Amino acid sequence: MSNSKLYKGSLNTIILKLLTEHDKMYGYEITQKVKSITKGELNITEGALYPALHKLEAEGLLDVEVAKVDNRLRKYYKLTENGTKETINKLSELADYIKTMQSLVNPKLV
Amino acid sequence: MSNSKLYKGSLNTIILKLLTEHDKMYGYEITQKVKSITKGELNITEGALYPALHKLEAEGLLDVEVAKVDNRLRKYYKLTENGTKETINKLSELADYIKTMQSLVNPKLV
DNA sequence: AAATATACATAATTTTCTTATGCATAAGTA
DNA sequence: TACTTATGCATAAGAAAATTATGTATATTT
Repeated sequence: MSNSKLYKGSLNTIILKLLTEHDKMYGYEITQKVKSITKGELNITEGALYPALHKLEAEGLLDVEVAKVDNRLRKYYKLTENGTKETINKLSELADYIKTMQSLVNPKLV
Repeated sequence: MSNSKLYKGSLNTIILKLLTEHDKMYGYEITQKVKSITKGELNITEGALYPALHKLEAEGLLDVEVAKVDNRLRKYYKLTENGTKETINKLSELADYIKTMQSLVNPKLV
């Protein structure tokens, strides 16, 4: 994912946020999108991504739809209603996290 | 620590940064300092803190000095030379992490 | 007297990730 | 043609970092 351990716990937020912008995405597409947006800084590994997608689906935050393109399998994921709500929470948590960390590491600016 | 999972992986950064500002601190003091700076948002649990301090010491990033105050034990930790260097790295990683996450969740602003 | 605060510690478990492996098809290259 | 890379999914073993629970002990407040 990255040499930095800070990304631990951020994967769900990333997945959910991408899905608010792209309506439906499949796993491999997510890895490529993240890689390009972050200019290679962040590479989501398959061993992290697929279990995360399965968990989000099991929690009712994502719906899945299987498709066959060029004779290859794709699993398209999209946000459920609850998924959309949870995304708002996650983004709010991220904003809070960043604010809190900045108050800790840059106390003079806060 | 917090209901948000995003703090996973941030504890070392927090400890090291606090020690650049306070010269020496003991464990309980760190938990109280974090609580007050973050206005209660972040509560470092002992089960996370003490093993983390031991690990940082084992890695040579912290030195420890035992004291007895009011008949109670205190273990004061301070940064070693390597600890100071590593703190700079950690803070740089945090800045990068925040930048990357903002590019993911707020692509229009980047 | 009892509860809370101060101060350390560790063990069992859970969560989340890395690393390794596996299967399969398509496309590009030597 | 053979080999590598890209596309696309999946899971298992292990590591890392936390939570939760528990333990010990002294000081202070109610």
